[in-house]
Amino acid sequence: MTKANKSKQATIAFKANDETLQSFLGYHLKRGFNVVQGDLTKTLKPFELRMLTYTALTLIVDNPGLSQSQLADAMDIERPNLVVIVDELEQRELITRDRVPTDRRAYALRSTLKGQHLFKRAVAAVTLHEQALFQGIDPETRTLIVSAMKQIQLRAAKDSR
Amino acid sequence: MTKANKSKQATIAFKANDETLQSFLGYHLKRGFNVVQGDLTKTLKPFELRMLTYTALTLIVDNPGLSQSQLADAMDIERPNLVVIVDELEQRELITRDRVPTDRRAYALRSTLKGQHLFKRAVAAVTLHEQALFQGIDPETRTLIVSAMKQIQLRAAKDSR
DNA sequence: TATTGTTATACTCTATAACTATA
DNA sequence: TATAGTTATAGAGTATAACAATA
Repeated sequence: MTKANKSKQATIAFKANDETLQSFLGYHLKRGFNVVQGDLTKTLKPFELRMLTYTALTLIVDNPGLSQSQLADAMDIERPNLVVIVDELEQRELITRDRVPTDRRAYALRSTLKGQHLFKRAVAAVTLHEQALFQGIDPETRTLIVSAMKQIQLRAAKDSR
Repeated sequence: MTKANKSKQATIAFKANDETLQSFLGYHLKRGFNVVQGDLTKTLKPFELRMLTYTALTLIVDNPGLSQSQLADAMDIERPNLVVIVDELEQRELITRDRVPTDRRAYALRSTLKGQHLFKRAVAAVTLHEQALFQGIDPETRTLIVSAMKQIQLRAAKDSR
């Protein structure tokens, strides 16, 4: 999103004296994610969705009946932060929130037809944009990246036991 | 950082009905980056550094004399947001801010000895932690990930022309 | 006129504590 | 007691507009 500075000669002065930075994985992941996130934001704007609402909708469409706790877990955010997201999707009538008969504390989240239709169009747009962004990166590398990201998560989960 | 929910049975209910999610690269990158960022935050805490201050320090140590504009550009953040970061590093006497004689609008940023020593210790810790996190992911894959992240950035820069 | 650094400000995302209603 | 969802709140990180000093 950071319109990669507008100054015409911003990329002048670096000596290739940056071994530390080059091997700093967090730095590269951050910059990469920034780009992906920025592209995603633009792509989702016509649908009035953000990354968070889009991700939530995706999970609800594909896993009808899941609870807010499960959704928060899948999205790696705290439950309090999910409330407004679910509120928004519900107000726009993209999803429904029904009490679970067997556990009246929990909500079963389900997408509406309207939600499914919007989702379908949004997915198409996102897929196209991600393809464009990752064009020139072969499918195997993409798979490698995804599985590396998953492995990192497993390791982190293990470490925090 | 999102202590991957504490509920003991959070990972119950998913049908493997999540093709859309599986192919959603932004989602995986976000989760992966979350883990890396969380680990980094913990690793840098003893040095009283955050990812942003650590990255700034890295760039200043390796590129003495660079300006705040150049630094903001390298860090992919807006100049106003860099000010407090540089303020913090200067107040802690990890860097100096000298007026550039040939262009008295700009500051030349340089690390102090104290900054270099702190940096050296921080880098060692970060390197160790990233190695642990990416353990099991072979070096070639790591290189692939980094170059993929760079390619994405080039594409984004091209698209915003 | 344009650029460097700055201030003020607002918005998004995130994290924690404390509450309610159900279990 | 413990869990699901909620409210309130605070803290990061980020983006924009407008300004002073300098080019």
